[in-house]
Amino acid sequence: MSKKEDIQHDCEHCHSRYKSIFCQIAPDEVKIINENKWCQSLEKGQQLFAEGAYPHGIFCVNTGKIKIHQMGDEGREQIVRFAKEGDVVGYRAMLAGEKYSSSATAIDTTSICFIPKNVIFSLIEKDANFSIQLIKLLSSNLKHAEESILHLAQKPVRERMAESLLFLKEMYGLEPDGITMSVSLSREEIATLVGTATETAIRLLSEFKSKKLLSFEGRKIQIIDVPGLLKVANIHD
Amino acid sequence: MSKKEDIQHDCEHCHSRYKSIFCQIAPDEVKIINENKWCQSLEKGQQLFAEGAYPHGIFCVNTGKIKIHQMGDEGREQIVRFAKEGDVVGYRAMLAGEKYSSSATAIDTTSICFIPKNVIFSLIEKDANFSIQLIKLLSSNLKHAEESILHLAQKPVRERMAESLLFLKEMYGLEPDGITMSVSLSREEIATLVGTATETAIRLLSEFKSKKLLSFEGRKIQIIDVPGLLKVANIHD
DNA sequence: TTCAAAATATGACATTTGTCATATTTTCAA
DNA sequence: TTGAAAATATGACAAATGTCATATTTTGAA
Repeated sequence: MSKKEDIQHDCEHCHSRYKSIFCQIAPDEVKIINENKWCQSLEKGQQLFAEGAYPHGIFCVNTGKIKIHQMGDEGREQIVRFAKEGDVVGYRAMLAGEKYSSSATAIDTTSICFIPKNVIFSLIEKDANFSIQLIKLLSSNLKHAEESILHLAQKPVRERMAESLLFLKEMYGLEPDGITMSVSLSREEIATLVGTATETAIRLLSEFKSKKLLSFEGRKIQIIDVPGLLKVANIHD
Repeated sequence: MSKKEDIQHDCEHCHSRYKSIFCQIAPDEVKIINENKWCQSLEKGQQLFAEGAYPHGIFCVNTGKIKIHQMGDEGREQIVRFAKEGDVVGYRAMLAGEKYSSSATAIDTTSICFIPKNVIFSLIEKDANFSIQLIKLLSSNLKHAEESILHLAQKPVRERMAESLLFLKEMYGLEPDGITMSVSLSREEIATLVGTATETAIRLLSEFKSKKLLSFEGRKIQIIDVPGLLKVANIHD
């Protein structure tokens, strides 16, 4: 499964651990994780796990970008979540003892570590604080999901598009130039995030470009007018 | 806050406890909860907590029905979840240490028990199994929320209406006659669950009635043709 | 480099869904 | 009981969004 070039990192000094749900665990627990984990590199477009499969552990994102997506009736993908450095993916299904209800795919070169199920559950047994971290993570995901429900049900596509672009800017940040979004998605992916047809997404991006809210060259999008986008997104205070 | 007629139940023999996240906790923990809890009755339409307020504990539904809803931009409500006997409400915000992101309102005569925050957190500290129950609950909510995202983004209103009616049937069941839905919602509430305009909801209900998928007398809805509704909802296997 | 496939873009149009107006029915407090 | 307010219902229409066709551009493998 893993390739020769996959580097096995050391959890003890892992930079992304400090940003993660593992930030507060005891040194000997870190050691156990380190001895049982497995690191892997993913290229852009490579799938980490697929809807319907059984989880055997969780994945920690070391570097890179991951999308969590589900398949709809007409074979149309829906992006429901993103992950970046310090985030954990594949834990919902594992914790619930269910099959994956979503798939995870790298949207950029990504390095992840796999931690087996039993290690996680014994950590839950031993460290109440870790449980609380997990609970807070799930709570945060649930809050965002319910906000998405509200917006999909009530906001028009134009508002959702502006909001999604601002969200991607917050989530993955900007390149050193200070205006280009670090994340690069196809028009179709943007459409499945916003919850609209690809053509509608393309038209709205063109409209935003002509209104000087943003500019783009292919998939590289520059955010030019944040207040303007906030206004289009109907976000105030 | 509480009224004279509120009966203080006994957790030890509580019938709804066995259906809840508290089903597996130790007898002495049950005793602690029993000594610290507070029971309250809610009439239909009464609010349990409001978006923006600070949580001080969680609510266990003893009997009755609760809707969890959020306010949208145009002052339009969106129902994001329901609760019934054995369910717990108000825990997401409390566990995350945040303000409520949703409100909770009784949609039927409801009896709830309030358990203070410190009791819950000390239970998490002491009982890893309880943490796992909470984690599974949050996971389940998250799964349903992400499914709603998929459906709101991709399914047409007609399909969502049929699906929502079937969902309500599953959630709250039927009256002794075997066809009338136990839950009674206004057309506006049904619309905010489905994510559509009230008029559209009314039209779809009329359409379903004329197609003999259901019948209704005011807010009492009878489910007549489940396979037919499944077909309209585009649900197979 | 070259070419086919995929992605992006745009117009024309159809469909879905929402909005507004208004009628009818129901509910509930006086 | 009665009447006003709220809820339900329905028509007419407008607006938003999706679909299909097709052109153009970009991408990536041979």
